Amino acid sequence: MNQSRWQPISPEKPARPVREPLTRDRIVDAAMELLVDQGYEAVSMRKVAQALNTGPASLYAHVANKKELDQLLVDRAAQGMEFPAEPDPEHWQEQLKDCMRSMLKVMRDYPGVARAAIGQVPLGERAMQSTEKMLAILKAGNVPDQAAAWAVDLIPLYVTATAFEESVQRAWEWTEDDIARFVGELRQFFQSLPAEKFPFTVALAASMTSGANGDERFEFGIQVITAGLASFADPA
Amino acid sequence: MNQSRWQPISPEKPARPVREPLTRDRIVDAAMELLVDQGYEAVSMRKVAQALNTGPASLYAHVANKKELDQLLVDRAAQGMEFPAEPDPEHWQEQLKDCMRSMLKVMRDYPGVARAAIGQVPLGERAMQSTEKMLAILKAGNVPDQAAAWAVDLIPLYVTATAFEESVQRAWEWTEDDIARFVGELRQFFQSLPAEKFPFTVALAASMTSGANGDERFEFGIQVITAGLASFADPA
DNA sequence: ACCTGAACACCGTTCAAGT
DNA sequence: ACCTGAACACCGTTCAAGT
Repeated sequence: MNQSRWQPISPEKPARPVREPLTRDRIVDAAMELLVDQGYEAVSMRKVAQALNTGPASLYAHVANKKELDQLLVDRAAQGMEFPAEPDPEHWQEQLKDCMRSMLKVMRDYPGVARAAIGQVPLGERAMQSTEKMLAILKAGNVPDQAAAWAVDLIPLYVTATAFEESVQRAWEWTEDDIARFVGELRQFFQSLPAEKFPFTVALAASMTSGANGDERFEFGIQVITAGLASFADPA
Repeated sequence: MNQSRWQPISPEKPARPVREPLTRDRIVDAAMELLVDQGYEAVSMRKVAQALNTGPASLYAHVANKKELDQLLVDRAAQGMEFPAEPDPEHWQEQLKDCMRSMLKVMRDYPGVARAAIGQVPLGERAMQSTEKMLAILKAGNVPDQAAAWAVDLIPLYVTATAFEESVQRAWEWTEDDIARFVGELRQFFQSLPAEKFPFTVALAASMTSGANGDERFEFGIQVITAGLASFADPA
């Protein structure tokens, strides 16, 4: 002890800030909670700061800006992604579809994360693992290099756009009934168009408004993409 | 004349507001000019009002809200869309691709309009004509009703997402050199990954970063979609 | 009916000042 | 080094008041 004299344990500053210090992780935690509870619009620097009992300026010591926070949210969500087992040349198309389903599931688990992810190259560790896995599956299916490389760009684009579209509806806070009513009105609108100018739209009105919950449409989309990629595959 | 006495031509109010009255069209004109000149971020109710020499509140007599203004911008842009000639069963795949190219061209002509269009069902007159045309082409190609109906949902989703991604880069105001440098760094990043964990990513680094200008990637995407849809076609 | 100024409740980001 | 209050330059929307 370099100080022999007894002294009180600094009673002058008893109310030392007990708050645990800010960290990137705590900021992302708080942002993620806001995202899940209140949607993407609620994730502002100010609201995140408020949730952490501080001011918005304090965040900038740990996060460069809002855009970086968005990327961190996407990375965090990507942690939840699951991959199929070893690439199997016999079932590569189904495996690829499983990857896409897994991507959509993650985005649905964190509603609104698609809004942060769209137009963003996914470069986090987990996202890169997903890319690697899909490349492996595509090569197991004899898809040529260039097609496989572009496919792993096309696939997240499609899945993210799908999730984004869903999140827009969610942001409107529509109930099942609201959606059903909207779909009904949309069908009526299509059917009410002049049949001379819009014969196919009128005839296919029912088909165009079916699968509104999104699952069937998504399954159709991933089937189209998978079949399209299969057309690029070299003969085995 | 119901007033016989001569009188000055109301000299009390000589500075009668010469400004032509606000209309929806003038508002959309001004918004479109902002969009083209300065990108989507510049299209705010306040900036549009300022361009029209008035206050933001004045717009609300003609436009319900920002979301409606966004829709009007999309409708306006859609006017520029061109369609192929009569659906030809022999060339339906190429015709469908032409539709997609035309959609992307329109969105590129109005950079940023994709940001207003994403997650929006296109219901304007011109957009409906585009849908009708694509349905006609798909049916000429013997694509079943349900597949054709979902296809005309999938196609705008893909094209809009592509244009959106491009507009994000544009918003960053990158030059050709910036893009080239970014692509180079990205390739180096892929190549520098541990080959044990990311063998395919390392091997395909060059392919993954090629086609950065977007045209080749887009051509690949519309080929995948078209071929995928063709796999649904009934035998003729 | 149309337009307006002013206000309300928000944004992201910066910066000098504190500890 | 980290945190803070206050400010700056923005948003969309509403509303009472004007013409």
